[in-house]
Amino acid sequence: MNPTIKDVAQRAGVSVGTVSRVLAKNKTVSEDIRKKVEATIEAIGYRPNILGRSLRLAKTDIIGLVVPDITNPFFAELAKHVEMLASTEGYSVLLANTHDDPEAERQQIETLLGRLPAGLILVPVSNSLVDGLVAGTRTVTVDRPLSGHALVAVDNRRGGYLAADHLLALGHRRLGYISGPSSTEVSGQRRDGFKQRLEEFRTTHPGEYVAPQVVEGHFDYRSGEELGKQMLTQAAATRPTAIATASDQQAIGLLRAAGDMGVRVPTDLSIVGFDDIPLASLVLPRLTTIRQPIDEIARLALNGVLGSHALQEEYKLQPVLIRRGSCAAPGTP
Amino acid sequence: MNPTIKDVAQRAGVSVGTVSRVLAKNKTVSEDIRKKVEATIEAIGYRPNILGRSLRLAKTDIIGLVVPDITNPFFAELAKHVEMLASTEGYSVLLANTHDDPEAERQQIETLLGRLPAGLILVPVSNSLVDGLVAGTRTVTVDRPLSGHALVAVDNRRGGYLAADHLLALGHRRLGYISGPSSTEVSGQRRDGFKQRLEEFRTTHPGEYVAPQVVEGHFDYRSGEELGKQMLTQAAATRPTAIATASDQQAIGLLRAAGDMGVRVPTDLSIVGFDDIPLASLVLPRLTTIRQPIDEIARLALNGVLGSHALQEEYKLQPVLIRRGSCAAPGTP
DNA sequence: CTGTCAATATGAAACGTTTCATCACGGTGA
DNA sequence: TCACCGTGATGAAACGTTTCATATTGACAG
Repeated sequence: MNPTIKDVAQRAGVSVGTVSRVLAKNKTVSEDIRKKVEATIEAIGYRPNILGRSLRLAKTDIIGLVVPDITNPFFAELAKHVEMLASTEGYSVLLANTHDDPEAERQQIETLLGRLPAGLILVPVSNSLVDGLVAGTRTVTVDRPLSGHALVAVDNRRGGYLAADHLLALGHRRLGYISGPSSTEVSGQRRDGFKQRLEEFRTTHPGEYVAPQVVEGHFDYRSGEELGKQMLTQAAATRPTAIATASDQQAIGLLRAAGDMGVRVPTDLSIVGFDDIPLASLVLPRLTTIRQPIDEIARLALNGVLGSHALQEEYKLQPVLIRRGSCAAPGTP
Repeated sequence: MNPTIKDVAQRAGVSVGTVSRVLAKNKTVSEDIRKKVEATIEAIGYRPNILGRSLRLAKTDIIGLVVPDITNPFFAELAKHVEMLASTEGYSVLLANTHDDPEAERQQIETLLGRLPAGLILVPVSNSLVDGLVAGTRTVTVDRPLSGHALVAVDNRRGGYLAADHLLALGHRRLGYISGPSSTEVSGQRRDGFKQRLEEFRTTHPGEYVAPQVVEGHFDYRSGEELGKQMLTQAAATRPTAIATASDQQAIGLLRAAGDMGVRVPTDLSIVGFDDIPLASLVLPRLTTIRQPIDEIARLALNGVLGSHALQEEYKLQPVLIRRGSCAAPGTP
């Protein structure tokens, strides 16, 4: 098979320990021996066996990435960034989907932990702690909190707040909100931020305040379409002139529903999404949305997992409003 | 740390070899000893250390998945299916992106091979064989061929053929085609299939034949939008009444360009995509497209990699035309 | 009683590393 | 000259498995 460290040692006329120290770079080894060993390594094309190393060190250079569904553009983007960063550091990424199923999640995490990863980046779907998750491996959760673990996430409340603020500033008063499932904290936070801005508006402009219409669904395209359709079938006089959503996917579904029903965007309806997935700037009209800095999220999560310093409890990032074509003052032609 | 096989052996009063044979299930071990060992395993919560096993067997239960870009919905879908199937078989999936960069690809494959995966599923971007790729690990390529390796892919030529056929049947005569990069074989095949159908039409309807306008770009949204814009700026009398693309992403970009330019779909322009990504049925209008059976592709690729039987040279799957709203007879209101 | 055979269990080697306690070897100060 | 030190190199142990060549039985035929 492949040449081993023993082959190198033998051929270079040194001991295996010495070769190992050459590979470790940082140790005391004389210049000429180092040269000779390196030459030999080059000559026979030796590549250290990761398994041997991992067994000895009881630790691999693999990072577990557990997401609900890699098909979701947000998680795909996350995975891409995590993988890119990890690979420049010499780590590989093990991918697992949970499909929003707590049992599947438990199962996936369990087998992942069995592989002794260097760290775990987790987008949790449930609060079911896995045995030994707390102990052992460095774990960072992303997007959704899991009690007792470091969290990297955008300030969701602020995101919802920004969306409402933008729509109010444009002159909209009858607002709608399509929320994510209430089982997730993110949904609640985004929605609460949205409502909070409205409450503030209520106190500053008591006469103009209209209670928002809030509905709840999943984060996916379909939910946005169905709930949107349902919301838009109201009489034009009572239906919202602007709707904010908890995800870009919902927003795009909503866009679709509006199109199907002859509701023009942004003339008859303004829409603001959440996430700023790549597609957001490619739909028609381009989607005004609340951007999550995914690259930053990935960077922080990876640093948290690989870094030597203790984990902070929470890394909260600031979302930013991206103005595109799906919002306008009500009635703008 | 965790209990080892030695702990089990000691506590159950047998040798480690015996415990190992109990774990392997299939060997000769007396009933009562088996029971006792299993009870002990249960009692102390023993979990075999994968690293030890892997080292001994010189083989892991990891499957490498190398794709150009996990952000591409087609590959995300592929990854999802591969991961789902793999995890039911007890395998994990290591994800790597190449970003269409041959050097990155070489690098990624190299480090992946260093991990001694049970198999490799590869969507190659170049023909640069990696040393030892041929030997050693079972490898299946998907979507794009790599000389000397098994390929699982849709019949791309037939896909292009179907697109042209559909458009001709609807009555379109001035056709456009947005191709993928000519550096990939898939692009060529799809385009050739498209052209082939037109050639056939030329022989059967010599008077009606019009040479198609073919342009070339990347597979992404942007390319579709830019090339589409360029194609649609022609006078209405000469511009295509229907355009087929080499990917749904291009088609969606094209949809966007058409919208920006006031070209109505499908009234003024019919569009047929390729792949049938989830989004295809969510854009407005819904995209008529050539579906690739990704679940089948994933299944075959995984079987090829894990199966014991010898690899076939090629597994060619049939694409199917999915009729949705983006195509109509020319001039349909 | 002895030799053979089948059925099971055992012990040790091997997989490829890293690390740690030693050891060899000059050089230095007394 | 000798004891001591520091610098580098060595050898072996250890990580947790699997597997293979033996060893231990008991049964049974001769």
